[in-house]
Order: sequence, then structure tokens, then C-alpha cells
Amino acid sequence: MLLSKSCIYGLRASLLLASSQNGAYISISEMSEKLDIPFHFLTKILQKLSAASLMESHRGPNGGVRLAKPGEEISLLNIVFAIDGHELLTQCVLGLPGCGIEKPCPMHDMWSEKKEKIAQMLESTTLLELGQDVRNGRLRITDNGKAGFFKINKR
Amino acid sequence: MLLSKSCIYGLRASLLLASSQNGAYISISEMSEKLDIPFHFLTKILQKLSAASLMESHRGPNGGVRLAKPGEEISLLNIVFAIDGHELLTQCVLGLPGCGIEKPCPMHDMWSEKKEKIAQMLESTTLLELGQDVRNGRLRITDNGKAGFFKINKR
DNA sequence: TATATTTAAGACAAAGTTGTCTTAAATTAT
DNA sequence: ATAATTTAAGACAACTTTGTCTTAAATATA
Repeated sequence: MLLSKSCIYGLRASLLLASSQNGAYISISEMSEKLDIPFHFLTKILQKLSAASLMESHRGPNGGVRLAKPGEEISLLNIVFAIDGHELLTQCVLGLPGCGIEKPCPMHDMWSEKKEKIAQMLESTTLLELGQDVRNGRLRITDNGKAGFFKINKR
Repeated sequence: MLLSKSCIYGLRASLLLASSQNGAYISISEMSEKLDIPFHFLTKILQKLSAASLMESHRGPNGGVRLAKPGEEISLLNIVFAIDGHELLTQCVLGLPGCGIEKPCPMHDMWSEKKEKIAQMLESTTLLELGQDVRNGRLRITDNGKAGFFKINKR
């Protein structure tokens, strides 16, 4: 598995926010239902994203969570790093400490190359573009593909 | 993490066998020590590889484990599949069931591309080539880089 | 102010993975 | 045969990740 379940949940939630009306808070309970992610678990994940200044939250009636900045300024890599840390890109694929060009493991070279491509992919993809495709129905972030019809919490 | 710890252990053990004299059984306890992998845990992993017909084992004095076929006929993908299953290449990166070209998740296209490259990489790399590089010291499969000096169990 | 709503925080449970230990079975050598 | 060596198998413990529940704190509205 490339990404932890927490990270997958975080990405899907981020895409839900990105595909919704910008600047509106969406309640975690609504996201939890739409995405079929355990509520309290999702809460903690979103807190990590808030701690990383990618999201911001607001308590009380009509509160919720929203992106802390425009979707085009948040990359998938930002989210992965915030939740799973940097291990995906820094750790030796065979788990050997000190693996590098000088003391490579048998998979170092081939994996470095792939890793770089993955990093580029995650870094160059923003919530804006994917969020748009989710909104217009071309991409889905739920099992059944239904993640539209938001209750907008304007404040 | 791309590969489970079990899979990493299995790959390192396979490379140890591939880098040793071909056709000789190597005891699991020796591999366990050299690679610093828990003995009983390694035993179970090697049993999976044996079940997949990649290794064969022999009990009793001077027994152990060896490759079941020439190193050039065993790819890294064979080992990954035997231990981690096919999920790495078949599962949606965002965990959505039924993800595919018709109903893609937001990362489907980009990840399919990368996945294919990873599959090619693992499939085209054999234990023979890497084993040779380990044997001549160009690549390492242990923390300290010392995995030579085998006690050969000839039988 | 009182109430309802919503996130925050922490304890705890469940599940999965990793690691340990004991006993059994097979094999070799004496 | 007996003993020593080695893998096989299964129970179980430790750790990590995932999921649940309860209480607290903040906020909005009436």
C-alpha cells in the first residue's frame, strides 16, 4: 500500500472540500457521511491537516472545515506529507538505514527513479484541478460516485 | 510504505540466497543472523516463498532453504506477489472499490501510469543480476554491508 | 443567558502486522 | 536406535494502525 488509510481518507476529504463551494465550511459529520469515513477518525485526520495549515476549522453551529488557501496552492504532496510524513520519499524501499548512492541497497537506483516521478506527480497535482473534475462528475471520491448536493454553511 | 516488512525481509533473504553459491541450502538461522531478521518470522516468510515454488527447503542437519530455480527465472515481482499479494498493482490508490477507466478516482490515471512502471521494474529485475552485485560487494542487503562468508551446506 | 451545534482531546477497543516461544516432524549422522 | 540438527506449525505477545466513545470547549442563535 502506497498510502496509509489515514492518508487516503485525508486526500478524499480534501478533494471533497476542493470540489465544494470555496470558502464555505463543511461539517465533519457531513463529510463523514458522504465519504463513508468514521467521524471521529476523520476529525483527527482533519486536525492534522489544520495543524499543517492546509485546512482551517470553526466550531459551533454552521462550523466545519474548509481549505485554508486556494485549491491551486495545495498539492497532493502537501497532504501526503502532512499525514504520512516524508517516509514515502525518504525511506529505503528495503528498509536499510543509510541507504544512498554511496551504500545502495539492491533496489536503490531503480526505486529512486520511480520515487522521483511519484514526487513530481504528487507535487504538480493540486486540489483545484482534481476538485473541479470531481465537481463536474468526471471523477469520483465515493464508492457510489455521489458527492454532490452540499449543504452550504455560509458564515 | 510500498512494501510490507514481511516483503522487505523476503526480498532481502531472496537476495542473500541469490548471492550465495547456487544450489546450496542455507540455514534460516544463518540468514536470520546475517540479515538481522527475527528467526521464526523469517521462517514463516520463507515458507510463503516455498509455497509459491520460488524456494525449496530441506529439514535436518545441513538443511536449509535455497532457490527453487535459477536466479534469472525469479523476478522481484514474483517475490512481492508471493508475500504481499497483488494488491499493490490492483488496488485503487484511494481505496475506492470498482475504480477503473469507466469510474476513475481522482488519482486513477496518474497512478495507473506509475504503477505500470513499477510493475515493469519489478518484473524485469531478477535475483540473478542483483545477487551478483551483492556478491561482488556493489550492493548491500544488510545494515553493515557484510553478507559474505557463507557456511556452505553441501548435500 | 440558555440551548443547540460543532470541533477538540483523550481514553479505550478492535484489528492487523510483527515478533517470540514451544512443540512437533523430518532428516542426518553416530 | 539414538541423538543432534533443522524446518513446520501453532499459540500467543507486542506493537501499530484503525475505529469508537465520552467529555470538554467554543460558537452561534434565540
